[in-house]
Amino acid sequence: MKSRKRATIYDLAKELGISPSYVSKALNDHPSVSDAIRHRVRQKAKELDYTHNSHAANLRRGQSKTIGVVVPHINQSFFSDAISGIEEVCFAYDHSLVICQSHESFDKEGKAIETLIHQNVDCILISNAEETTSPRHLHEIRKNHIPVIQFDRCLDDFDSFKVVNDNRNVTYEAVRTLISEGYRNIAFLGGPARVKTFRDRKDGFVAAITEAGMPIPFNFIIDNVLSRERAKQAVLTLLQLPQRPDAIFSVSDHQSLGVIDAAATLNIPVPAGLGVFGFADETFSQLVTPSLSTIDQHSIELGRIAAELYFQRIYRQQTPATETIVVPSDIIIRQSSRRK
Amino acid sequence: MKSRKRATIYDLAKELGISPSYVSKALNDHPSVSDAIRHRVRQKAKELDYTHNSHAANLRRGQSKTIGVVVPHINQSFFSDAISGIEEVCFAYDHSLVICQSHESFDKEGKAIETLIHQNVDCILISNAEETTSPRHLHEIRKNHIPVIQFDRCLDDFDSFKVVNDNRNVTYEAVRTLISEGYRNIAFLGGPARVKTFRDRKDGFVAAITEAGMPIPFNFIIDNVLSRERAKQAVLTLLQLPQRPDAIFSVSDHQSLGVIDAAATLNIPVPAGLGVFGFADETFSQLVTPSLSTIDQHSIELGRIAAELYFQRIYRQQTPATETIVVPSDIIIRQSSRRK
DNA sequence: TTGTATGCGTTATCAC
DNA sequence: GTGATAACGCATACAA
Repeated sequence: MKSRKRATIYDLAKELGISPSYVSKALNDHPSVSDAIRHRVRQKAKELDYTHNSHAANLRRGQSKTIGVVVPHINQSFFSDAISGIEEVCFAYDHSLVICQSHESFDKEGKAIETLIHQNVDCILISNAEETTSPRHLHEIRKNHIPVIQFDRCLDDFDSFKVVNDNRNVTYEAVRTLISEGYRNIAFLGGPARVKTFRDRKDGFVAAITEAGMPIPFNFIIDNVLSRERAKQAVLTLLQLPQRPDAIFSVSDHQSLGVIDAAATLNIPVPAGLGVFGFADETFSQLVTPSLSTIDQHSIELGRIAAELYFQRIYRQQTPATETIVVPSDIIIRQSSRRK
Repeated sequence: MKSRKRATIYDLAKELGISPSYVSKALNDHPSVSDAIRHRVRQKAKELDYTHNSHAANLRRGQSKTIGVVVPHINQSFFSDAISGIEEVCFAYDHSLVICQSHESFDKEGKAIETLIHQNVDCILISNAEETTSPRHLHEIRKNHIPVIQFDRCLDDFDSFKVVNDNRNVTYEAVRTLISEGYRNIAFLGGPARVKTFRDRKDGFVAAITEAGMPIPFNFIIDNVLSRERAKQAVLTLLQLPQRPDAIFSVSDHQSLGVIDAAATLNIPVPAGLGVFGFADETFSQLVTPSLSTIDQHSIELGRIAAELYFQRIYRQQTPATETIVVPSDIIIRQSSRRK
């Protein structure tokens, strides 16, 4: 690891016999620089292996051309897809992405945010941790004059741009398809009730049931069973009730797997004996037997939209607006909910 | 978005009536600072919402406490898992992660690397794009005195730390299990031959076949069919040969899905009529019917190891060593390859 | 079109 | 234990 230092604009200037500031302008395509000079400077830059030092420029400029992202887990398909979309847009605008995981912990989320603030990121895109109920960290961001964009998992009591699916409506529609298939005792498996995303899905469920003139099955509504295993346990109980549900809507495909597990354990055929509907359209959902009815959240697109929001609305227009963008989602009906 | 500027150590110094340099030392827990002062400084920092400016510090120090990662796609389970592992370790060492996708393109990979160099990242972890055959970009990194760690998809002709699975051996063992199940005409679906990872898997396949005293089925070895669809097409052809294969090893689970598709199309039962073996243990692999025999790459652990390599070997010891770390991988035998 | 001067916020060195 | 000073590399306002 040879330690000759990196060339700076000073080095270029000296070699070219012009001033450093002029070199800087040339490198930045400043209009007042002649083509000839610009060419010579670029030439020399190549020759000396000059590389721009972002830190110095950022310090000087007061902005970093860097966007921060905080998500619960990088390696969950919804989030990795969303990040992929965000990255795409940032790349197009020549910005970098710094990514942190909260691991669903409020404290880690706070540490991540702190890091991003120190880094002078120009904007923070965040999908809150399951544990997070307080907007304290988000206020911290704002106190540092950094714009915040929430996506998917948003906090009610913090105003900012929010990019979400139409969770309530799409759930409503999905449950209606269950009803139209003739299912009459539909149960609901939810997430932590403090996360609005999951509350909205529950609301959509309740609305569909109510509107169909059916009684709301309060004992069939189970919150906070996000994992496959917890869902399975909950459903095992439900299915052994004297009047058991004949269909189950759950807020994630992973839960739906648990539902299928439970049904298999009790020898209940899906979809004939039990309709199953999930959420997220994971890769595996079309592959399992029976294939899983679910909801496509368009997560890559959602990520793109969130990032574009920064570049189009905040960066360009300095709009500190508060607005909620709803990304459409599609119902995908497969075998698990079709018995007609 | 109120625009009062962020507090600096100067502001703290002024308010406290001490010098900025002393404040800096206090904040950095310099040994020669009295506890009393340190306490007062921290207090004041809270009071004024002081936040450390990493850019300034990085400029001054010449290092960024930031690690760069370049992968083909963030949203593929192997990579997102690996990144998750990397992030975990970086977080523990109080470093940030800047992540870029190459989208399998050599040019984008180059641009990503350029960005990371400009950011003064302290190390770059990279898994090369499918297109990449030249180590040109990697040399670019090294020219800037930034250490390189390759993982999974490594370039033969660039010496650096490399973290990989024992691709050859694990494939060898996997193919042996196919043989011991009585399969005798085994085909191989590979990736682009220029990527060593895939070449190694092919080598392992050939070794197992050879060692079993079977002739190498050259017409059964198909390179560069990484996607599900391309694998399906290739297998459709293979399966209609007069002497068709009775088992297929493929270098990814996605390909194995294509194999199952093809078998279904031709009404060939798996595993009775056709053994199938994949690679990567994707989430769906245990869920499909029949469940997929595959190889668990321990990708999160692989990411952790790669990152630790930086902190333990490069950061601490300034070792510019060249070494290949092999991360063990496990064979998982499920239904698709078991007919006894 | 070109150059000069200055400061971004921090930290390392050296002196007290 | 404490402080003055310079320097990191760049970009900008201003002067020429």
